[in-house]
Amino acid sequence: MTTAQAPLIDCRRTTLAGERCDRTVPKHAVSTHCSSCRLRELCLPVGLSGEEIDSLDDAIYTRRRVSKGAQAFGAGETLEHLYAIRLGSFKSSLHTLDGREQITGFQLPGEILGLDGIGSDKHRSDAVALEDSELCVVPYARLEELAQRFPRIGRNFHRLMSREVATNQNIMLLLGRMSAEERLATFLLNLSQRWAALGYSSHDFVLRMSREDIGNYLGLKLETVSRMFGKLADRGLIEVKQREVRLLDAHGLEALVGAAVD
Amino acid sequence: MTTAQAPLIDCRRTTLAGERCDRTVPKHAVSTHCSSCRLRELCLPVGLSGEEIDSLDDAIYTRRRVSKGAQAFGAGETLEHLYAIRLGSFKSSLHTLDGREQITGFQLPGEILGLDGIGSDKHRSDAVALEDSELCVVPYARLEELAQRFPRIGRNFHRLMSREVATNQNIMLLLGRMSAEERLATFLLNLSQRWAALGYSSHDFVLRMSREDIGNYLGLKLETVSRMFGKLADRGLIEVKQREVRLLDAHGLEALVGAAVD
DNA sequence: CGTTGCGTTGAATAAGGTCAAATAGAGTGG
DNA sequence: CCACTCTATTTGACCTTATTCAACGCAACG
Repeated sequence: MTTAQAPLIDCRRTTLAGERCDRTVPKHAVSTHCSSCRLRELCLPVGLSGEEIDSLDDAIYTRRRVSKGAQAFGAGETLEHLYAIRLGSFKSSLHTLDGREQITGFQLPGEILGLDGIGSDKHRSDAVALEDSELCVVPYARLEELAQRFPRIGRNFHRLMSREVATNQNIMLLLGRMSAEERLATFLLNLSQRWAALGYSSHDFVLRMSREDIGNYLGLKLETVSRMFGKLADRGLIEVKQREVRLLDAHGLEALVGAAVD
Repeated sequence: MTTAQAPLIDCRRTTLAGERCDRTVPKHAVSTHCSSCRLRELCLPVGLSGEEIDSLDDAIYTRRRVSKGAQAFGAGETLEHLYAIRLGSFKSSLHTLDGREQITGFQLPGEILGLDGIGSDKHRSDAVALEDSELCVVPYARLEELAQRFPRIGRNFHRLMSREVATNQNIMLLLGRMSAEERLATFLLNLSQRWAALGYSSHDFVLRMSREDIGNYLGLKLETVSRMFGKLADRGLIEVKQREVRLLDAHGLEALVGAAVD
């Protein structure tokens, strides 16, 4: 075939609701200060104001670029900082002694990397950028001090950690109890919700990760992932073109899943 | 056969190393105050002393008995307290809308129940006692205050939460990448280590949970669990009699697993 | 001594994995 | 613009593992 097909998602289009679907969060939208960052209400500073947020801004003075495929940190390194994603996306993964890998999560802007290493003062996972990305460097010792000084910062941090626990429990449920089809559907709905929370379209998005990464995360082989994409498409629930995904029938997907998505 | 076989584990025996294998933690060994509790260094008060531990003792003034099969709390309930296990053991599980269950963990003395609910101010899981048990009730608001006032209490709490994240990631790895046999071996090694940390034998212990619960936790059916017990026993790695387990070759089990156990 | 709950075992089946080959794009250099 | 390469993805045929269904054994208990 020589017909150049139109992309499933037009990245220049802006919908009625002002949704955007660029492959990266537009840089100009993310200020270099928490106080004016558009991710403020999704990130560490949720609900903070005045002195609190100024102190946080004061502590988080470094930004760091990580290019596609590079590590933000690797397992075994001493944990000095946590990282908030300003821009881009990451995968976090665990490695076994015998070389197997398990991706434990994909992180989007506003999410925090490194929480799992606090208990051992060392990072236990690798964090690899799925695209050129940018991080806010949060010196952990400073964060502890702030949590000490400002009750709300401490509270936020506890909620954040607890949600991380909850998210991981949901994945345990997915891995332990769901069929391949349900896993993929759950995964897509979860991504949809998270992009929507960031102000992007909930139906149309671009997968930042390969089929292999998806499979690894969902406890499946890439071939199975590919087949399940096909199956969901055949049922008219989604449309897929390479890494571009359109959810045609989110309710249908939810019905198929029969479980909580987040 | 009419021969009454001797139990695999003699619960009255005390080994050279002073190991004990009673079915329950002996009550007299657990004081009603953190300061003198023998679980102190495994529980919330790790490393605390003086004023810190006194404040904690002051906050944790209630104890609660939960009999076998009863809930410490259920999903959906408002989170007012966390619970430290003084005595006994629990299973925590998540339920889907369509009635499936996933056990997310088994908790032993010194471990904390309820951390996953902090992010939503509600319990997300059910915590059910596997045997008659006893809890220390930790009012969450008080704990927040203490974390505020005493840096080390805050730090301890963060480490605790982070370890919970880490543990769950390890289970994700187990569910996503391991065969049935590896899952069971990993499970047994993990229990072994945890009992050992509590001062009990690392080779001999009594499973507090049914085959079905084990299967649910490991993402397997109870029949598969049973078969895998048989397989490990055939290989001479373990000895099983009902719920009594003896690890005959821990190194063999570790070799089989090829992954971190905790 | 029968009932009941839990655990084991066997045979058939299904879901997903494995292996291999085909296809599609993206990127490169002519 | 085209040929070429490299990688990611899809698809098909076959195989392995764990599940399902069913029967049976065992121990505890009224």
